[in-house]
Amino acid sequence: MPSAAAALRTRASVFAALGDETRLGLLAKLTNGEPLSISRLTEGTRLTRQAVTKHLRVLEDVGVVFSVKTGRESRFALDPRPIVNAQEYLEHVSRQWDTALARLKALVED
Amino acid sequence: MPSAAAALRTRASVFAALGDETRLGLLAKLTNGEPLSISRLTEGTRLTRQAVTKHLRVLEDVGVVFSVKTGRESRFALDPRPIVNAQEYLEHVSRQWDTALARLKALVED
DNA sequence: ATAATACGCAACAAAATAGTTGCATATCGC
DNA sequence: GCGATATGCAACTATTTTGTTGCGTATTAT
Repeated sequence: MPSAAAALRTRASVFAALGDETRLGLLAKLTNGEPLSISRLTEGTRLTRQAVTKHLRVLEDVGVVFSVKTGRESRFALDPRPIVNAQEYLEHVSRQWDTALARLKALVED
Repeated sequence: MPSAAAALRTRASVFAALGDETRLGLLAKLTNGEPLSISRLTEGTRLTRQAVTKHLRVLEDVGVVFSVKTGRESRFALDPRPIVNAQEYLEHVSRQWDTALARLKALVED
């Protein structure tokens, strides 16, 4: 069981990894399930292959993506688990806020 | 209707704003619905009030938080709408991935 | 075998971030 | 009015992030 502080740090790093236009674009390309090579993922961006590689490493470091080497190319695929985790967290926050607000409103109307 | 590129940029900046331990901590303090002053929000952190102010401004810039000045203090409250938006996006991504994977699996078993 | 493709590593530069400190201003309580 | 409290603004530093370029290595195709 990770400490609450470690969990917070992990969650923050996942959000940080998602907090970039280029990386969101890469994720979008991977949501169709098919693992793609770096060269393939570089197409359509205005970036160098190296830049894309760095972005992929950021995503990989937080577990949103993983790579499998096949021959001369390494293909990246999406792992939705951290994303689901982040999604549930946001859901939790907004729900928390909802009930808290209802409670405050009830307090005012009292 | 914002262009797809602008929407992507906006979404990325929301995630980026959430991608910081301190800011997630600030949000947590605000989920109880009660607007809190900067000094109040600084308590419990090891940061300067100025540092916290900067973090709040980051959150404010993406609309996750807004401030209301009352007397000498400015109180910050949470606006869950961008959070819900981000949450729905993540949900969309994982669902997209789910169906794509099922389709690929069916393709392989064919 | 050779050329083309796909990639990794390292060094570098520019820009953005995070944080502090110092100082000024406004407001509350007595 | 006066001290204490709450905040804003600006300058400055240090770190991290983003991106490029150059070079080397492995693998595929002809």
